[in-house]
Amino acid sequence: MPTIYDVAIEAGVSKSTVSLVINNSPKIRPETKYKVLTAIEKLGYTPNIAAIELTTKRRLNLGMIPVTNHDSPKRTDFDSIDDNYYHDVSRGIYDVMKNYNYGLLTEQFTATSANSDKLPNIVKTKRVDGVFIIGGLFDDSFIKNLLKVKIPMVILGRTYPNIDSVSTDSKFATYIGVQYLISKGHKEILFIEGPELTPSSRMKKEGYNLALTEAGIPFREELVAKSEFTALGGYLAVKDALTNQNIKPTAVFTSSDAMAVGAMRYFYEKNVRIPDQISIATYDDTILATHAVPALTSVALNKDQIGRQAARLLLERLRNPKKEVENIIVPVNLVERDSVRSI
Amino acid sequence: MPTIYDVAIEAGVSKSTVSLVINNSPKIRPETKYKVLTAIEKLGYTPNIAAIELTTKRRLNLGMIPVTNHDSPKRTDFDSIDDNYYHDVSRGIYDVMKNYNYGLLTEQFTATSANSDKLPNIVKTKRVDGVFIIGGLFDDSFIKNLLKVKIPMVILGRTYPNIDSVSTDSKFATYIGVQYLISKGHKEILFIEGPELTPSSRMKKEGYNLALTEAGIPFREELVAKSEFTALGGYLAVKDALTNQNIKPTAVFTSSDAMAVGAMRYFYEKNVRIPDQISIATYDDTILATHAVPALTSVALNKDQIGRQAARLLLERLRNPKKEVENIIVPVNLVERDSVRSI
DNA sequence: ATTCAATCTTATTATATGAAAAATTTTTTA
DNA sequence: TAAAAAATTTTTCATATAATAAGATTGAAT
Repeated sequence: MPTIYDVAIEAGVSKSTVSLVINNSPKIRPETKYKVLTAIEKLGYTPNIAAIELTTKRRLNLGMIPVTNHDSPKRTDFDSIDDNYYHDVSRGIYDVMKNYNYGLLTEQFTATSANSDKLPNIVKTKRVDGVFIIGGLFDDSFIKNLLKVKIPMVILGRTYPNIDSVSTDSKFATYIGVQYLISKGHKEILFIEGPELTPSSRMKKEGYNLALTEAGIPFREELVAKSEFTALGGYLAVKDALTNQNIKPTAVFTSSDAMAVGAMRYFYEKNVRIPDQISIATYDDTILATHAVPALTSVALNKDQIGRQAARLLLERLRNPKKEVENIIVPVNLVERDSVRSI
Repeated sequence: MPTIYDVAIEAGVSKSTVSLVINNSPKIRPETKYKVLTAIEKLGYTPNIAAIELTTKRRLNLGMIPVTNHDSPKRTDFDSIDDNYYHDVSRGIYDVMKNYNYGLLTEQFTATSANSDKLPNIVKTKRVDGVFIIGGLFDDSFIKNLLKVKIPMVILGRTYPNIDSVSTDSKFATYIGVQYLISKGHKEILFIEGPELTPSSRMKKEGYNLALTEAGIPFREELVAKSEFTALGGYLAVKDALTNQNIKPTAVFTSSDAMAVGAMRYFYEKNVRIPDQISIATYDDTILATHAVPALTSVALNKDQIGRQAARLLLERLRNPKKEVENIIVPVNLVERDSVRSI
C-alpha cells in the first residue's frame, strides 16, 4: 500500500504538502495541488485511517447501541419483544452516514440494574467518537455512566434531560389512532396498554383518555387491559378482557403492532372476522402491520426519519460540542389499511 | 487517558515490558508481570487501538456487508424484499464476535452490473480485516473485486468456488417442506417459485420435483407459479394460478415467508379459510411466519447458526490464512405450526 | 574449589508505523 | 527589503518489535 510518503516522492513535494492537499488547506498553490492529486490518483493512494486516528486523537467510527433490558432475545418467538425499532431506525442512520467518512460499529448492550456499572465495549475501549443509544426500556444508570466518560451521544426513542434526543410523542400518536377509530363511529374501544412501569405506556394511555374525553365518551376501566408489548401479550390481554369482563367492544387499539398480531390470533381462533366483526388499529407501523392479513391500520412513527434526525444531531454535536441540546419530536401519521371499518 | 508509558512509570519498568505483559509474553518474570498488572489496574489503562492498529498493520474490525441488487428498499412496504435474512444472520455473528476483540462495522452495499467496479467503502479504505458477505442475489463481479484486494471473507447464503461459505441446501429444504405436505395427505400442491434467474429458485423447484417424484405424484406445470420473493409476488402468483389455471390445490408451498403472507391475503379476500380449506407451508421461518395468523408451518433455515458458523470461519481464516476452504451447509428443520391440516 | 567464558533470562533501548500539526525555512510578492 | 505565501523539516501520537544489554546461571578448564 502506498503511503503519503510515496505520494510525496511521486509528486516531487514533501509529505506535509500532500497532507495539506488532502485536508484541503487553502495555502497550497493550485498547480501544486494538481501535481499531488495526480500522484494520488496514479498510485491509488488511500489514507491510513489508523494513522489519522492516532495523530488526530479521534476515531472515525460512531457506535450504534441497541439497548435492551434482557439478554439475547430470540427474534422469531411469538412471545419475544422484537427489535424492529432498532432495525428500522438504523436504516435512517445508515442513509445519512453513508455520505460521511464515519464507519458504524454496532454493539448490542444489556442495561440491567445487575450490570449498572458496565459500559459498552466500544465505548470502554474508545473505538467510537459518539454513540446512538437506541431503545426506550432500560436502566438509567447506563446513561449516567456514558455521561461520566463524556462521550457525545444521541438517544433515540425517549428523552433524557440535557442529552440530544429524537423521539415520538407517544401520547399524541395514540390520541391520533384512537381518534381515528372514534371518527369511524366506534365508541366502545378496547385499549391494550403496555407494562405499567414504562413511561411510554403511561403516555399512550393518556392519549387514549384524551381522545375519549374530546369525543365525550366516558372512560371505562374494564375497557383497558394491560400486557407486555409482545404478540403473546396482546393475545392474552384480549382473551382475558373479552372472557372476564362484561364488554362488547367494536374496536381494539393496541400499544404495539406485535400486540395487534396477538389480538388477531385470538379473533382468528374465535372465528371473529376482522374488520367485519371487530376493528383493530395499532401503534408502530412495522413490517408486522404491513404484512398482517388483513393489513393493519397503524400509527406510523416514521422511524426512518428518527434515524436520519439522530444522525444529523450527532454529526452536528461532533462538529460543535457546545451547541445547544436538542430534543426532536418526529411527527407521526396514521396509515389506513384494511383492519378498520366504519359503523 | 493513561498510556503505556504512564503504566511503565507507575510500575517502575520500561514501556516494552508493559507491552510484553499485555501481549502475554512468556519471557516476563511473574513478579514483574504482577507489578505491571497492578499498575494497569490502578491507572485504569486501556490500550489505544489506533496505535495498535498502526504498528501491527491490522484493523481490529470486521465488516458485515448485506448485499442487495437494488437501492435502499423500504422495509415496510408490502411489495418490498425484506432484509430479515441479514438481521437474523447478524444476530448469530454478534453472538460469537462479542467474545473477541473485534468490532463489527456494517455497510449496506448495492452490487449491480452498473457499479461492478466498485468496492464497499470499508474495504476500500481498509477499515476491516475481513468481511461477511450476506445475501444471495447480486452481481458476481462484486466478489471478483473483493478477491482482487485479497481480503479474507465468508459468504453467507450461497456458495462460491474457493471461498469460505455458509449456506442452506435449498433443494433439500424445499424437499422437506413439500414432503411434509404430502405426508399430510396433500397431492395437488401449488408451488410458488422465485424469479427464474436466481440459482436458489432453481434449487427449490428441484426440491419440489424430488418430493413429488418420491411420492409417485406426477408433475403438472400448471401447479407451478412464478413470482418475486415478496408478499406482493406471492399474492399475484396465487391469484393468477387460481383464476387462470384449471386447478384445485389442497395446499400451497411458497418459496419464501413473504410470498406465503401474500398468498394468505389472497385467500382472506376470497374468504378461504386456512388451514380448513387450504393448507400453506413455506420456506424461511422469519418473524412473518411466527406472527402470521394462523402461524405458518415453515422450513427453518437456522440463520442464527449460519451466522455463528460464519463468524467461526472468518476468525479461523484470520488466524490461519492458508487453511483449507470450507463450505458449510447448515441443516434445516421443519417447524410445524397452524397452517397445515391433514386430509 | 576457582575462574572465566558461554548461555540463558529478563528487561531495556532504539526504531518503525503513517499521518497531522507545530515550527521553520524558502520562495514569491508587494 | 519587508511581508506574505508556500513549502519543508521536525516533532508528536501510542504502541509493537527488533536489536541489544545486563544479570544470572551453567559448565568446562585449571
